[in-house]
Amino acid sequence: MAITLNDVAQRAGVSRSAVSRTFTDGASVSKVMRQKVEDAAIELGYTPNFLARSLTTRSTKLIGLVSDNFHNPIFLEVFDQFTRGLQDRGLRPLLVNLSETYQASSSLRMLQQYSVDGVIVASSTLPPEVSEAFQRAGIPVVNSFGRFSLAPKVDVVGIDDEACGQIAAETLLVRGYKRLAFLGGPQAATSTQSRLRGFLSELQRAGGPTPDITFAEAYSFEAGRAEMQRLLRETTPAEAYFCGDDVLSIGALSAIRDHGLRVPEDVGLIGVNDMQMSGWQNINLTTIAQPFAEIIQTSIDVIVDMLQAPKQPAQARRLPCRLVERGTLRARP
Amino acid sequence: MAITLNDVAQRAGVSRSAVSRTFTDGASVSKVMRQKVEDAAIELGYTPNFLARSLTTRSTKLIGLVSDNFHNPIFLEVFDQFTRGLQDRGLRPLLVNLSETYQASSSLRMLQQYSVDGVIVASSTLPPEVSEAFQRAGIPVVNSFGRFSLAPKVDVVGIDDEACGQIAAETLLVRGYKRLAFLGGPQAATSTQSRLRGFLSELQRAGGPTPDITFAEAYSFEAGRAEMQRLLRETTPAEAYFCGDDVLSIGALSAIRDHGLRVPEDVGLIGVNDMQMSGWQNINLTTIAQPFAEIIQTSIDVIVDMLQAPKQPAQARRLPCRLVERGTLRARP
DNA sequence: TAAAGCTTTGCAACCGGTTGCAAAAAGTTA
DNA sequence: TAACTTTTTGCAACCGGTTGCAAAGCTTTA
Repeated sequence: MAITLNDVAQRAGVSRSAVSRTFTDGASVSKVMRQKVEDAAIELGYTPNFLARSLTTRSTKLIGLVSDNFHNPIFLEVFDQFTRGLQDRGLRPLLVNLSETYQASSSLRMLQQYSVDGVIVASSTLPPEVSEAFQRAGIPVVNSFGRFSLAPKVDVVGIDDEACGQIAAETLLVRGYKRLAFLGGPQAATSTQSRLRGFLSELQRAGGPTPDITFAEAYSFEAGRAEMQRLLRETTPAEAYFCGDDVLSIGALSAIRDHGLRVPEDVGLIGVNDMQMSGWQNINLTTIAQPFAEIIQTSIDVIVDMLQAPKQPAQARRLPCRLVERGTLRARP
Repeated sequence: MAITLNDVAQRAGVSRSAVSRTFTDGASVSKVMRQKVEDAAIELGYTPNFLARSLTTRSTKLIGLVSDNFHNPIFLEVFDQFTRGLQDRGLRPLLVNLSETYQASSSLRMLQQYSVDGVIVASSTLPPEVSEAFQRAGIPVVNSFGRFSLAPKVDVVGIDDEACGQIAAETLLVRGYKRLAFLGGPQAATSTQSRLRGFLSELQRAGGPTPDITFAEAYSFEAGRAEMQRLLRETTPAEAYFCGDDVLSIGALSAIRDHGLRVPEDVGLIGVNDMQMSGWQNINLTTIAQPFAEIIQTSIDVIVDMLQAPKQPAQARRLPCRLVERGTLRARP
């Protein structure tokens, strides 16, 4: 069915090697040879088979893109940028959706079978062991949106979650908020833990108040809404909440408004992420932006570097967050 | 570096074929042979190379998942379900993000080079030529969310956009709305055209009013908001709008509220899609649900069937939509 | 126990490419 | 024009598997 290198060689009346060489950059082919081969190839509509080639070159240009965050709207933007970035560099994303029914261990075996050149684990919730398993199998791996560590086993690119908590604390203090609260994502999530740590340490440093602390079940609208409903029912609301992430904030926001309170007049709210939706005028969420584009670009750069020169010591990169002021916190006095 | 079938054969003291056969279902291997090989394989940590195998079996289990809808939040749900569904059947999604910089034609060549077993074009906006190009190249292809046609060249799975327009018309009429308007997606989008056709024909059939007709620039929040702002500035608002899709509706909704009008008291609104976000309590959009799960499941079934028995005549499948009543239309009188 | 039938195994060719090596061709220099 | 370089080319082995075929091994039957 498909046209192979043999067909082209025969048509052009040359050896198989000659055909192979015209389609390999840097190989030695004379002008007239190349012309003959290219003519035959065009006539037959030949395209080299990448997978057959990969057998000898040991490079498939396949990158496993592994994630379990298919429910947080921000990840559509993440996948968009990852796929474009990889495509721009001639790499192909093999998408893996981890879930209860599809475990990390099967994904490792699968990606090994497909000889991927590298793996990007894009998740803020998967434990570091997932990335480490790929590394132990000898596959270059980078963990995007992972937890910072001083001595990481695998390369990590993410934000400085503690700094993020500090920014939240500063921002709330500077606006004169007194009764503060932390409404985190899942208590087990390392991102939540680090943000809380930064939040508390900055409050303490600045002589601020001790906040109330609670956690939502997930980084999701429903979880944020449910937890805020519980808080409004069982406690007197704080003046301002630092929420785990944007989608959770939006859930909390809906609960606050349903409860008859105004934002930002009665209650203030600040999230983390700055997804597109947070800028929509009917949401208009004040938030701390993650530099998604830079995180993704850096992750791709890191993996590309590893393909060329493996075995650098692993490194954790922390990229800075920044405050995005919108309408869910009152202005500074 | 990696363990190959040769290594295992040597270790187990058997032929290469024997090893190959123990890892091919349906091949003839004796119990003791299988045991020997499996022991050696485990000792060495061997996994067969799928790509090498694909050379002779002519099946890579790779499916190109081609889309250009990386901005509509609904597509995160779509990708989630597609990747899970494919994984469940042992297929691997090779994700392709079409954009200005990455054209359909290069994606065709690329997917050919990777010998994908099939392609799913998941897009409501790409022209049918994109899918047809894959078909001409001899690659099994199905177009999900594509336009219905009585004599389609490629298999299509989608909703009945005309019926969708009819449902919208019925729904609005039954609630006693008199001054109606259609606020579509891009005028060139076939989905918008068909929905409009169904909307108009049902209004006419039922002796309803003739609606105002305008189009937003895209299926997006910004476009929906901008167009609705223009309408509110330049026209007297209709009593109810049938909007191109949910994200566009949400944009329109924000413009209406900013303009000081109440929904549904002053203005009614009905969308299409029923994405998760539309059910959030702070949005609570009345909409016409697309059966995403069924469309995706059917698309996968179709492609799987084609892998086994190619060359059935192409067929367009229309799956039914259904009304989801929430808070942006007034109750029936 | 020999003949017949079935199962298991290894050989060797093949899938569609790449590449080291040596021979052939072309280009330089004297 | 001969001797020497350099470039181009084809041969053959290889990448990591699969598979048709025939020989070998094992059962069954007479």
